[in-house]
Amino acid sequence: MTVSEPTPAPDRSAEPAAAADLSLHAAEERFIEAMGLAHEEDRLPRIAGRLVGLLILSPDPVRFDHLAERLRVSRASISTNTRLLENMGVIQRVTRPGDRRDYFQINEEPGLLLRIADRYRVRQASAEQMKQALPPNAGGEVVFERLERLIRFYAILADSLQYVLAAVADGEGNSRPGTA
Amino acid sequence: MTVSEPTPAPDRSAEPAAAADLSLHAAEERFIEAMGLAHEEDRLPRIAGRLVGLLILSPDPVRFDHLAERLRVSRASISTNTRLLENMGVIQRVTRPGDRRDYFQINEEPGLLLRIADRYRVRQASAEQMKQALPPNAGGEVVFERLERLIRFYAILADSLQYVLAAVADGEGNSRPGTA
DNA sequence: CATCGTGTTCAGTCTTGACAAAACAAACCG
DNA sequence: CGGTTTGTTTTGTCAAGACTGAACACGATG
Repeated sequence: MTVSEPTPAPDRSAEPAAAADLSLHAAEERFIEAMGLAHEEDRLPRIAGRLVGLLILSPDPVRFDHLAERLRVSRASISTNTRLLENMGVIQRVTRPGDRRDYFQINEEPGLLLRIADRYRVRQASAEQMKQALPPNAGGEVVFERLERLIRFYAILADSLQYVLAAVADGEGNSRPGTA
Repeated sequence: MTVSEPTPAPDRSAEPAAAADLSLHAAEERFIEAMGLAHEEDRLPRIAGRLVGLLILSPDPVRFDHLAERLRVSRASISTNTRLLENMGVIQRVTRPGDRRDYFQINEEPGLLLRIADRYRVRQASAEQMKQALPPNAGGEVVFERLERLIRFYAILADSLQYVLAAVADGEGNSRPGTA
């Protein structure tokens, strides 16, 4: 979904200053790469992760071609991966009146989380289905109990994720869910 | 780590019965395949996932070569993947006195979870590092707050996972972490 | 010692997916 | 209209990794 932005605010995401900018830039590179790696672990293309990292660090929406330059990556890859992230709800495409270029900004996180929670619910369902099909006596109690534990595991995990979502949204510093 | 089993208990994991075994077998296949897919999403080889599925459904330890037959997969793959899962602490290798064959059983879950929690802690650290490097004024408050939210997010997520671990271990049916 | 049973390692094949370059499409501008 | 600018799609290349068959290691056994 594309967001329209009335204020044409000048793009100040270029270079903030030039003081001890050396270590800052280094830190940014590290962070961006780390996000690339992290997202790769989650089965997303590395470039998608780097995009997320870069956009987290950008206070204002970033122009399409800036993304390609900054990450030193082809425009084709930017196109593909921005669309991917956009569909996942991780970033937003921003347009401005009288400007036919596309800008992007992070979509303050969620979306992704709900998707993960869904994955766990699917697994939960699969285990439940198996439990149903189990003959009452055969196979032994062990398997039955195992499946019940597995189901509970997935259920709690999915619930926890939704809890996390809420907690982060609230901005609560409290990070011990059990002791509310 | 290999577990020794004093009781040479006959391997009754072969065929439990033969009644409405048709749909049971179908259900088992479905479940095993689902576990294969699920583990593939978590960046483990599909066969590893199928192994986990099969072992969850097996009340008794299963012989190495039975695994290969049942999953219709090469012994090489069984060897590789059992070792993988063994190292991860997901399954256990079982041996029996006077029997030089290897048997396997699931290791009632955990281990894997802690590993996931660790991943999130690494990401948390990475975001924290970035926050430190941020110049006090430049870039804008936005980025600073974003990073703080991200850090909190990963922290809570990791904590939640540990909570889940505890909850499943307890066997509590309660799946609403926030309302303890 | 030759052989068998059992599991591991190696080498090769095949699939998958990320990425880029180039062709393409569409809106705009002169 | 032709030529730009901006983003997308297509096509091809490359690398990673899953899986297999075959060779291997090694203990047990006649």
